[in-house]
Amino acid sequence: MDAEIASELGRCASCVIRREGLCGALKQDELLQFRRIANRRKFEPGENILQSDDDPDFFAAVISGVVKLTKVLFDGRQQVVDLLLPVDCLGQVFGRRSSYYAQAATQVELCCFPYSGFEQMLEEFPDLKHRFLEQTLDDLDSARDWMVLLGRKTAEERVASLLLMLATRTAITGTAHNGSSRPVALDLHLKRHEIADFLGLTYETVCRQFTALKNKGLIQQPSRRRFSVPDTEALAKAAG
Amino acid sequence: MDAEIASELGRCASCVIRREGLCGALKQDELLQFRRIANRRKFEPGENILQSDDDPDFFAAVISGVVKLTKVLFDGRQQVVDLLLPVDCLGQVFGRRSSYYAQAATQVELCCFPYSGFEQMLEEFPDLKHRFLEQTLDDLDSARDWMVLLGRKTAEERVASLLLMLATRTAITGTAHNGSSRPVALDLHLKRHEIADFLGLTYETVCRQFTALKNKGLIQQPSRRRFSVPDTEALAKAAG
DNA sequence: CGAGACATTGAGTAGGTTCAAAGACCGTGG
DNA sequence: CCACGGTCTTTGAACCTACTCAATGTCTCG
Repeated sequence: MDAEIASELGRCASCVIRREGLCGALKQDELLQFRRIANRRKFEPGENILQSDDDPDFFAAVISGVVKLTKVLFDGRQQVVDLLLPVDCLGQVFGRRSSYYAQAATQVELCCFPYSGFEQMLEEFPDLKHRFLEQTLDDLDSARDWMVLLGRKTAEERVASLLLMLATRTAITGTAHNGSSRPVALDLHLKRHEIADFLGLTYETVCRQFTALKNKGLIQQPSRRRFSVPDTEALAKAAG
Repeated sequence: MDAEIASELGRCASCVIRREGLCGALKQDELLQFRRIANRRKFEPGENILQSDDDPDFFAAVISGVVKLTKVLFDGRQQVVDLLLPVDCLGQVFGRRSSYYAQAATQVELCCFPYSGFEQMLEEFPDLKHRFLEQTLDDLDSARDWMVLLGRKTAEERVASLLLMLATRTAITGTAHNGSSRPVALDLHLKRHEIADFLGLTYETVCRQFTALKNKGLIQQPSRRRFSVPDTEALAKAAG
């Protein structure tokens, strides 16, 4: 019986969302129900996941890859309002209807839930709802941190902040986070232009700040999209 | 019996929070319980409500007045990350601990709940939790709208956006919101300096943009802190 | 290898900041 | 009631950071 459940759980058993995300809030039999309304979808870099005016027909969690959440002004000016990494969620709930665009920045795998089904599960499983609330509160906190960046930081501080944020969120290398700073390497999948839209700058300025940080020895850049941070603390200081 | 309850409900019966805020999610007997842990507090303009590093010992809802929620950089640069008007909430839940400062911008009356008691009520009354989730989602949406403003809008658009936001949120005059634009008057309680910290500008720039908008006829300014918007649509266009 | 997309660097410009001075408002006290 | 002081606001002039426009360089993929 247990084996049967385990096999039916299948890919859920080894999924990040189960380990660290929303699904972590579910008991095995709840997960089984939840799984029934879920289906995975893959997206190629640059592909649109949600358009502003779509009837947003699904809610989703990121399994792998990076999703840009952007807002657009009437004349085309863009602002990336969030970068979604694995475990993060995307989609509007409870009839909210602000206009976001979601776009795959890398190859992306999502676990998608039809809209109504997801809301129903939220009602049925209080722990799921609680987890969702916690994630939303975290999102709010980081949105506000970003407001400080956009409103008050210099170009160099912004770029440093982004690198720092990515370094702490996607620590690829053996980062034991022993308090002190240890070199961290990271792949930056975003184009300069996308970075600029996230930081409220132009891509030329982003470039210049990268070279500035390189010259100061705060980062190294083995290849165009690969960075390493020799001293996290120093970078944090440069980030404000 | 009903009369007894009603009298015990006292000021809750006529409170905004009950009508339009969190408490609207409660049944009468639940409200009675909730009320027991609540107490009202008043603050004078400029008074600190929460400091970053306080043990934040209460959660609160705004009954009247305006509260600034700000974040501060190491060297004193400030960013207002939210303006709390009546019905809005303030305070960290579930052990979150980002550093905000909350300051009364006007005379403020809050309904305060001790921290742990509030969390307990959230668990006990699912509708309350649901309402709280909805408010948090709304906060997230508006934080992201503000990110667009801070990252991509010009000084004039920012000022116009603020006025528009306040005009729609605190429609004082007989605004029947009949779709078309009707003149709206509003009291702007914030100092130029505070506005600047909300818009990511300096107060001098805010001043200049006010006069620019005045010259374009988009706003009138009978007194220093009183504004009126003759044509909301036009202002919206100027706000992007 | 060549074409296209992306990144880097340079030079000139502009929107917003900084520094500075003058003007308006408000409460207090003579 | 008016004068006074402090705070807040407005306006001006110089400056600077980041933007714009433009050219060159580099990666990638057919």
